[in-house]
Amino acid sequence: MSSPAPSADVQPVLVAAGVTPRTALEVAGVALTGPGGAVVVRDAAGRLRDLDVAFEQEEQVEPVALSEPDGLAVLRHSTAHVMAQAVQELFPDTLLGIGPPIENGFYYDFLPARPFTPEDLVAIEKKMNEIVKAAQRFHRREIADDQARAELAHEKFKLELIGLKASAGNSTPSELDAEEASQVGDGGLTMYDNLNRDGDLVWTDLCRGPHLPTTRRIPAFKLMRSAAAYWRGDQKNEQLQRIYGTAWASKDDLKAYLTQLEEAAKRDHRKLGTELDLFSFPDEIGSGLPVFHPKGGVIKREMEDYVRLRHIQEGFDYVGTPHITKEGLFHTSGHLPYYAEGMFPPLEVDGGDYRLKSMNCPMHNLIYRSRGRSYRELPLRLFEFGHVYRYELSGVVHGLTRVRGFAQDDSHSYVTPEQAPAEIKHLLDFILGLLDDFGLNDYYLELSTRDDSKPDKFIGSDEEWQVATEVLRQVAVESGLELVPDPGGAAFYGPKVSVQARDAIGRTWQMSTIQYDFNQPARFGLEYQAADGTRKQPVMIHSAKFGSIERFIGVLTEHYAGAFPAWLAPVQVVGIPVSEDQIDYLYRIAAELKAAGIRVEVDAGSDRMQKKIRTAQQAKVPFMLIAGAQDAEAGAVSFRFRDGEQLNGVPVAAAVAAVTGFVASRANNSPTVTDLQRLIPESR
RNA sequence: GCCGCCUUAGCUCAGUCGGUAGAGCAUCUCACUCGUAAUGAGAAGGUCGUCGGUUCGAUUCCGACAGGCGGCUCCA
Repeated sequence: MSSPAPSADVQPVLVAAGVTPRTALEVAGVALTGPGGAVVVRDAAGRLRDLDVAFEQEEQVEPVALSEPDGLAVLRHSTAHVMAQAVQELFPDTLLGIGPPIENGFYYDFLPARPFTPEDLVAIEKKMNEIVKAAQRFHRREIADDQARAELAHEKFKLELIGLKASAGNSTPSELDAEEASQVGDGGLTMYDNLNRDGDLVWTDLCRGPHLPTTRRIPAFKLMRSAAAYWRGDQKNEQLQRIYGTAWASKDDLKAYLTQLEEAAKRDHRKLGTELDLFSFPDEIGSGLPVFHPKGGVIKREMEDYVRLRHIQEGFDYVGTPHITKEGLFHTSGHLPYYAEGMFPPLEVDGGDYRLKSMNCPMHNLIYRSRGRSYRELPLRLFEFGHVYRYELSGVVHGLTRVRGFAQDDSHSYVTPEQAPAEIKHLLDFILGLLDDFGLNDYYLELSTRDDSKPDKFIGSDEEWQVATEVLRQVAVESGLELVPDPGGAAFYGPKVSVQARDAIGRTWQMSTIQYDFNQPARFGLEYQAADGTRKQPVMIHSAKFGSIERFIGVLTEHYAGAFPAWLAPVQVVGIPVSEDQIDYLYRIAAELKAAGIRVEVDAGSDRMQKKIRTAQQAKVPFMLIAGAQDAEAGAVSFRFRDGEQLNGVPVAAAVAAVTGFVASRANNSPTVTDLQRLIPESR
C-alpha cells in the first residue's frame, strides 16, 4: 500500500558507547515524531533495534520511519501488544498465544474463558485507544530462562515457546516458525514491559521486539475480526481465539486501506456471479456444486473452446474418459491409500465398489497402455476436460475457487526421461502464454517439494525425487518469474511447479500445475519400445493449465471485476433505440452482427433510453449501439463503449466491422474511441 | 472437520420485547415514445432455510440438520 521506500537521503548516525540511539538521533536532529519520524533504528548489521537500547560500543545506526515497511511491522507488532494488554485487562483469565505482525496488520491468539463476540471487539478497541492515549513506554528487558519461566508461570503457551527455544538452542531454532521466533527473542529471551508515565509496570510480554518508543506512536488501527486458530497451527492442539487487526502510519492510510477492502469486495466473484447471472450454487444440489447459467455458460464455452484449440495446436490429443470407475484403478495408481478421505465414498454396483474419480491420470494411463508404444510416438500428449469430484471439507468450500465437483483442463505428457526437461519447458511456456491470452498477470510460481521428514507421505527413491525436483526447479528459474519454495507440498508421486494467482480479497489460489511423475508409469507398467529394441519406462508429466475451469472462471471474474473482454463477454453488443421507431432498424443491424457470430441483443422494452443505457452498463456489456431518428436516416449509430466513451454518427458498416474486429482480436484491454476511429472510412 | 457469526420475496435488506410480515430493485400490467447511467401508476410475489422441542400460540425462544460468511486445518 502506501508504504514509501526508505528515503535515499537517510543519514547514518554514530552512536557512542553507552548512549542510546534515541539520544544520538536527537543530537543529530533526526525527527522522532510523526509518520516520517524514526521509531526504531537499523544497526550496522541490519538488525532493527529499539530507540532506547544502549550500545556496548560505538555503532552506526540508520533511523527507520514509521511509514516504511520495517517501521510498519514494528508498529503492527506494538499494536498487537496493546491489544493483548487490553484483552487481559478486560478478560483477566485470558491466556496469551502469539501475536505477530502480518501483511497489512497483526493478530494475537488468546485462550479466553469464552470466544470473543463482536461486542467484545468494540470494547477491546476502546480499551486499546485508552492505552494508546496513556503513552505507555515499551521497555526492553533481557531475562534469564528461569526468571522468564517464573514470571510467565501462568502462561502455559509462553512457557511452551520458551521450552522450544531452549531445546532448539540459539543456532537451530527450527522448532519455531518465523512468527513464533519473533515472540521470544534473539539470542537470549527478552521481555517487553509496558510502563506508565510514572515508570510503573502495567503489563509485560515475552517478545523479541523491537517496539515503538511509546504506545502514543500508534497513529491508526482497527480490529477486523475474530476467528479460531489452532495452537502452533496443528489441528491436534488446543484451539485459540485469534483477533485480527490492522494498523497504519496515518489515519489516511488506514482509511485508504479500508476503502481498498470495500472495492475488492465488489469484485468478489460470488457477488458478481449473482449480479451478472453467471452461476449459482443451489442448496438442492449440494455444497460446492455450481451450476452455470446461460451467461456464465458463454464464458465457460468460449474459454474451453480456446483452450482446446490451443492444446491441439501445441501437439496434444483430445481424449475423453468417464466420471466413475472401479475402485481398483485407484489402488493401482496408488491414490487411494493417500487420498481416500478426499474422495466421495464408494458406490456399490453389481457387488463391486465404484468411485467418482478425483483425478484423471489413471484413465489416461490406460489409454497409453491400450497398445504397445514406440519411442517414435513420444512425447505422447493426452488432454481433456476431465470432470473430477473431491470431498472437500465443508469449511473449505468457497465459491467457484474451491468446489467439490469440477472440470480440470488436464493433460499428461508421456516422454522419455531425456525428453522431460524440454517437455516441462514446453508446458511452462504454453501455460504462461495461455495466462497471458486471458490477461492474467498477477501470479507467482511455487515449487512444491518432498518433506524428507515425512517419508510415509511420498513414494519413490531419493534419487528419483532429486532428479525430478532439479528438472522442475531449473525450468522454473529460467522463466525468470518469482519462485516461492513450498517444502512438503508435493504430490505423493512427485514434485510440482504451480502458478499461484490472487483473488480480489488477496487470497492465493493454485491455478496451473506441472508435476513430474516417475511413480505411476511404474505402477501401471507403462512401456515404450526404444530404438535399440528394448522396453523402457516413460516419465509422465501431469499438467493443468488453469487447474480447474470453475476456479479459473472465478479468478477471471475477479480479475476483470465482471467487465470481461469483448471476446468473452456473455453479451457483446446491446442495441438501444432512442424511441420505439428505431427498434426495427436496430434489429436489422443485430442480424448482421449475429451473422458475423456476435452475441447481440436489442433492448426493445418500454424503458427510457437512459434506463436502457444504465441497464447495459450494469451488465457490463462492452458495446452499445444507440440509434435515434437521425441515425436511422443517416444509416449510422452512436457507438458507446463500456467506459462511457462514445462516438456518434458511426456508419453501420463501420460499426459492424469494429465490433467484429474487436471481438476477433481477443484483446483483453478495452478498445477505445481511437481504435474505433481508425476503422471508420475517410468519407466521414 | 474445528471455532464464531449468519439464513425473512428472484436480488439487497427492514421488522416482529412470542399473536402467521414490509421496503427498494427485478418481474407483470397500463399510460408515456422520450438523444446518453433509474418516467409514472398499479399488480403479483413469502408455510420468515428444514425438522423437532417449549408454549394456548413460534418467523421470533431452545436443539439438531442443511446452506452460507470469516478464519484455522486441509487442498492429489
